[in-house]
Amino acid sequence: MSTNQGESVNERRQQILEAGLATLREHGYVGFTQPRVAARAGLRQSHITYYHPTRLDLLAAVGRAAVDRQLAAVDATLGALTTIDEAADAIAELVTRYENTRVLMALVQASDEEPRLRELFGELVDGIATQVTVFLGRIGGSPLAEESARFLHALSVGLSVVSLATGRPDGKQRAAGMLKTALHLIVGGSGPA
Amino acid sequence: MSTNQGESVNERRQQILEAGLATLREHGYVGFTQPRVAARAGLRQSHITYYHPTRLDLLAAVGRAAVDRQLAAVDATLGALTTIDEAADAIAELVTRYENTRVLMALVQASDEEPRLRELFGELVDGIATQVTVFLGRIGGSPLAEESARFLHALSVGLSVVSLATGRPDGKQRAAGMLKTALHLIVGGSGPA
DNA sequence: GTCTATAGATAGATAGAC
DNA sequence: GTCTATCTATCTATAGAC
Repeated sequence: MSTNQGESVNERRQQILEAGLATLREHGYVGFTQPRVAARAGLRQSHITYYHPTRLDLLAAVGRAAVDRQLAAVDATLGALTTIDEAADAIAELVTRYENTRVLMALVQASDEEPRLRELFGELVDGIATQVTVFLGRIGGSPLAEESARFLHALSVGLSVVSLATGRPDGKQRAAGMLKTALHLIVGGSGPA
Repeated sequence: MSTNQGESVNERRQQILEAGLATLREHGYVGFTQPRVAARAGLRQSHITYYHPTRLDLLAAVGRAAVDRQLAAVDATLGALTTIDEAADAIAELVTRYENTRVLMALVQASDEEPRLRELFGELVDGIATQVTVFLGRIGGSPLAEESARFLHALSVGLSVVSLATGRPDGKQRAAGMLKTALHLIVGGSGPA
């Protein structure tokens, strides 16, 4: 703080977060190692442990960033939508983005191992529930909106995971189809066709 | 085959599979290591590599066993059900069994890394879809049954994953509630309440 | 306060003994 | 054919230099 070093340190911290996030996106939880993150950030491994003394600390920091971004992304996506079919397609797009799913799965696994990250995951889930609730209300939902939001979220998570694992090329279409059905059931009366 | 050694070898192979499965259930993909599996099977680590030359081979074998059991479990569960509410509760029970979810997640991650396991996962998903389709037909489904089955499956997967990660005590109730809604929407007309 | 070199632990695979 | 001892690679963490 006495010199301009402070700023460059923050930059460095940011750099590490970015590198960590990118590593998680590409290699998932298993490939999330200090050496890999360090290499991507252009630093040495032991450099990472300086800023984040333990692997878990690093993961918590990266997880924090991941959750914030994910919530922002959902917000941006939902905010621009007006019709059900638009929404289904947009969510299907999000859901079949493998990098996203890898980060999600990493958070799930980390939560299963460590309470600290569990809380973080809870924040993510609740945040999404809130956003989706607002969204459903806006496009004409029922009073049950919050449970519907969690329903829609669980469905989306399931579609992500199955899509990642099967890797089938028609995953996005299928997802969009199911989301369309679900949204129609939630918002309107019966589904299409 | 010339002596009774053959049988004990098969026993040993079986032993390894059991140990592998148990390890996956308790520690998930990350904790699935040769030393751990070996210890649980009462063997040495290098013993594992004899029967399964590479870590991936072991995982494929254990994955195969896991898929078979999972399909059998789903079959047994669905076979005994007659009403929608019963079904929702039973599926909620399956879905909130963390050991199950850990195995599922392991298969997903392995699939993301290796095509061999991807096919296996496809088998699992298709097998479940078939079983659920039959089930839905039995309790009075519509002609759309197969898509409905995949819908229900995706929802269940999502509920599993979210439940594992949040670890909230009301996970099972919530899951049962959503599954009830979904089943009513699929089978009958509108949901309850 | 920042960074480096190194130590300690654990995983996976192989070559070779029985 | 079965099993063991060992080697290499890789990861995390620490003690200490600048």
